[in-house]
Amino acid sequence: MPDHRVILHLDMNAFFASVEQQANPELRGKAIAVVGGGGRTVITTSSYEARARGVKTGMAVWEGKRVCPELIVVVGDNRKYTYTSTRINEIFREFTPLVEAFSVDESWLDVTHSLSIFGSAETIAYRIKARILHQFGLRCSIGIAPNKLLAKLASDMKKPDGLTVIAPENVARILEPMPIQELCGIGKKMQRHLNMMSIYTCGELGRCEEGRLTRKFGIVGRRLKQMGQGIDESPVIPFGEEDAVKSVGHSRTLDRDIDDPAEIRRFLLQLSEMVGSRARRYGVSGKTIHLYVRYADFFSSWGKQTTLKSYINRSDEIYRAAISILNTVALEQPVRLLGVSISGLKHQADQLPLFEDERKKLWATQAMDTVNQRFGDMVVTLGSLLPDKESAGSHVIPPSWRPDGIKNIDII
DNA sequence: TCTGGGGTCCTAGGACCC
DNA sequence: TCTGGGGTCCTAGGACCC
Repeated sequence: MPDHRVILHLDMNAFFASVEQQANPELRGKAIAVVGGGGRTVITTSSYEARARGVKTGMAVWEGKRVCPELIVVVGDNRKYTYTSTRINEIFREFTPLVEAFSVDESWLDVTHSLSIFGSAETIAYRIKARILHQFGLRCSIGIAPNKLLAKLASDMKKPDGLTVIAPENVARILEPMPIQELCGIGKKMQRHLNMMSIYTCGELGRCEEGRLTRKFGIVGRRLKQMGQGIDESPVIPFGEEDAVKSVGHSRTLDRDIDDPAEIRRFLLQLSEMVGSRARRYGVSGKTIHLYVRYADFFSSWGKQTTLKSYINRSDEIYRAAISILNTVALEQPVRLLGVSISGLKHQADQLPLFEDERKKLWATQAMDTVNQRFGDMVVTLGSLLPDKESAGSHVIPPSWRPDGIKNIDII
């Protein structure tokens, strides 16, 4: 038994693009980009062939084609990715029950107690790589380290198809010259702030006097110093033991900017239905409704929220709350993006309402949900909804996605 | 012809209550 | 005359992650 934890972080390489290349042999070896389905979509993932030509995540499609004219654009199909991800996570659990999915294509494994069975962490890593390649034709990068922070750092150090070990005795040497922005949790703004304090490397961050960091960043300062030192005690949290979901939301960039109030309301109704049906599927109700609007100029936006007296999850109730927020605002520009979300969630079994018309609404909702769960979302919708012309695969998979689909919520 | 979508956590200030 | 403090809930906004 080692005197430290042994954590693997596993990162599927160009996951969506690789899955598409496996599904369609004609795409293999070619520059491809996976995109969402909307009219103003960006590149979600691209194959390594495309990356070599300068294609980057987040680029508009036209931009990707400009830098790489032979780029093949594929509309993503989330069912493929979630199916594959679920199967891959099942492989992980053959090696340890302590598997935490960070996103659809990244997981941590705590194999501390598996070493006596399988040998070394490297052995486990190679066996996992071989299984994933054999079963799915996919490659991954794996980092091995004494904690999650360092394992993730390690898996990033060699791509694609990498295997990187950060042994406890090498932590200080590896971190000393490592740029701070390589650490998961230090983004652009934090990097800029730290750089202004003349802190560029993890070595410098780890040596920084804690008071200097806490005076500037508050409680986060303490954590920053630890990160610079490669300290991370956070446990690998296995399936079913995550915190319950805290909010459910949908937003959509419209194909064109709109300022027609009726059109805006129709879109809000559609978003409310998406939010409501998912909340009901999770068996949660919420009392705070958020509305988010981004204007045509892209940079100006606002969000407003309202907290109700009771918990709701019916689509028409969510819609009504969103509209009441909208009515408090005079729109300044045409609208580019609309978002609706619900928070302040609690798990709630359906109770039969007291009044006849409320009972009818509940039954209608349940009948609609049943059909939609069987045949896919938005087959049956409220009367005034626009037809949803976007494919089932057009949505990007949220980071909170779990292989069982739902985070620690009982399905009724 | 620019720039997606789904989340989490943290902070700050005001209202309100005891 | 002078004027509390802690806790909780709420809104708004920012940073970060994939």
